[in-house]
Amino acid sequence: MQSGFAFSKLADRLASLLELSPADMDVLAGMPSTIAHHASHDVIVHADDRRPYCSLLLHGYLCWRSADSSDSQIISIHVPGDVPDLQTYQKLSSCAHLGALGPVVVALIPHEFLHKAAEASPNMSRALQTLMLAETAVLRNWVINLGSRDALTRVAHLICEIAVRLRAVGLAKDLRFASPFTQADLGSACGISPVHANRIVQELRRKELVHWEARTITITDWKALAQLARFRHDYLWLRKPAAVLPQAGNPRRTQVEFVAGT
Amino acid sequence: MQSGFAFSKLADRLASLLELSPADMDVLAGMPSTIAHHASHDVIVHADDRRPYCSLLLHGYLCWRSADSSDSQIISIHVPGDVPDLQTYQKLSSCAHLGALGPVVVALIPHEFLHKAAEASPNMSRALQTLMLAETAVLRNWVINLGSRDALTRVAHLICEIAVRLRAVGLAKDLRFASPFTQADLGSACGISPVHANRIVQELRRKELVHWEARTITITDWKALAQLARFRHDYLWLRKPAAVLPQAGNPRRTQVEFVAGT
DNA sequence: CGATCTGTTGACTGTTATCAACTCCGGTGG
DNA sequence: CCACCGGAGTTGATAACAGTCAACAGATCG
Repeated sequence: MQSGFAFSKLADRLASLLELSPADMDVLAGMPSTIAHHASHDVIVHADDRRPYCSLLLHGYLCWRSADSSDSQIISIHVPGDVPDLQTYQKLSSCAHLGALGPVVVALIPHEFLHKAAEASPNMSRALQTLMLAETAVLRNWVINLGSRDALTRVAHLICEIAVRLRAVGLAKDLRFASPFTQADLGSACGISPVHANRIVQELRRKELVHWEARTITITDWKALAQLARFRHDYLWLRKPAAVLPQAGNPRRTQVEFVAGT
Repeated sequence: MQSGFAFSKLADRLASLLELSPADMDVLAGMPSTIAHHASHDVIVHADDRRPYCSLLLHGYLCWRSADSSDSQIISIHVPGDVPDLQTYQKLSSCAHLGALGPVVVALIPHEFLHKAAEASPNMSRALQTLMLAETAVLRNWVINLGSRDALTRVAHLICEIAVRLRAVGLAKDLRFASPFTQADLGSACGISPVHANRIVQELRRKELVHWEARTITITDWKALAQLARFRHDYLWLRKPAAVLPQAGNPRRTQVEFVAGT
């Protein structure tokens, strides 16, 4: 894991949202970072931690979980290129903790660097703010997902979302990606019980939309899965949605077809 | 409605999150704004609108609703002092529309003013960012609410949240506040059907926790309601939670009691 | 090689959605 | 003044959905 790797992961993610100037790239190239490895289910950031750096995810998945004793609802899932605790560079975090879903590699970026970069360049400030807003946009969609869809649609939608977010940073190009999280984790993210999550996964397999074996998910019928999930990639604010999903077909037509068939 | 009214509503809201310097107040006092009135269920901002100003809510309630044809899930509810479309000053909005819940009064603030204020003062920039992060924090809590609680708890939690957010800007001091939204709206916000929403409201009445009559909600037993909802005010990031809810009792003790009783 | 975690299955229970009908209320027009 | 209308709230019956419990199989890991 070279030191330039962290820089390029963040640059790729920012570039998926907006255009970066060569000057911005130069600033990012000077980013100091410390690489840290964590095992599955490790807690990276506790609810009341006040650390002087943010965590740029380089490999694996991270998630925020509510810290309530009774449940452990997953609030958000993050893919490489995300900075799940970016908000801590302005404000301390909420009453949740950041945990690993499977083994992860993160790069720790000092808050000081982010502050300086934002102050030095309005464009850099805007880029960081856009990154935060993009995560908020995902969060809004989770509210829609949990509030208005049934279990099958929720799970299908989550799988679509992860696939597209991975593709936005150059991963999962063949709609196949590692899924180190358990079916219980899937249930926590979708607000359903572990047993029901299992049955939903089986249903997706039976419909031949998704293969989920050996800690790997393969989307075998993207068009049908996206249609079932009512998935629209525009909420992710990606600059090149067409390039991200070449085989998705015409989204408008798909949408209309689905509504008509309901 | 005087022109200084808009300024003071925003100042109150920002002051509920962080300390404002006299210099910041001076900047805010120079805020240009246009007052606009809207009737219930009016759409203030459409999904694809690109307006050169943000909407500061002065009176009433606004909500973001998903624009999907089938459902109209409410994604977030806003109270006076909020700027629901603050993100548009950096980035365009998601595929949802901003609508009125009951009659509302908003102040339109030009993006240009916000940009200039943020560039002129790092403290002002930080204040606006904190305002956005506070709304994100509310959103995270909605995910928890929808994902891990049953209908009764969800509704109770929403009522608690609205009450505390109103109190943070000096409203609902006696835990009584206008509720121009219908029970169907309540259902959309909590992810339940209108019929079920009605039954939940009746249950809250029967338990003598809440009065909901004549478009007005009165919380008659705050302690019991907050306990039922597992409500913790800390996620709202308010500076003075103790002053906001004097009669809430010791939250830690309440929490433990509830968990033990489950 | 046993211990533990994950996935899987069946039976049963509980919550919530749906449908339909009805009341109540405020407004509107004859 | 009254008849009418539409929206909101209310109620009961029924069905769909998801949770819980319990048991077991398979994988993984020390």
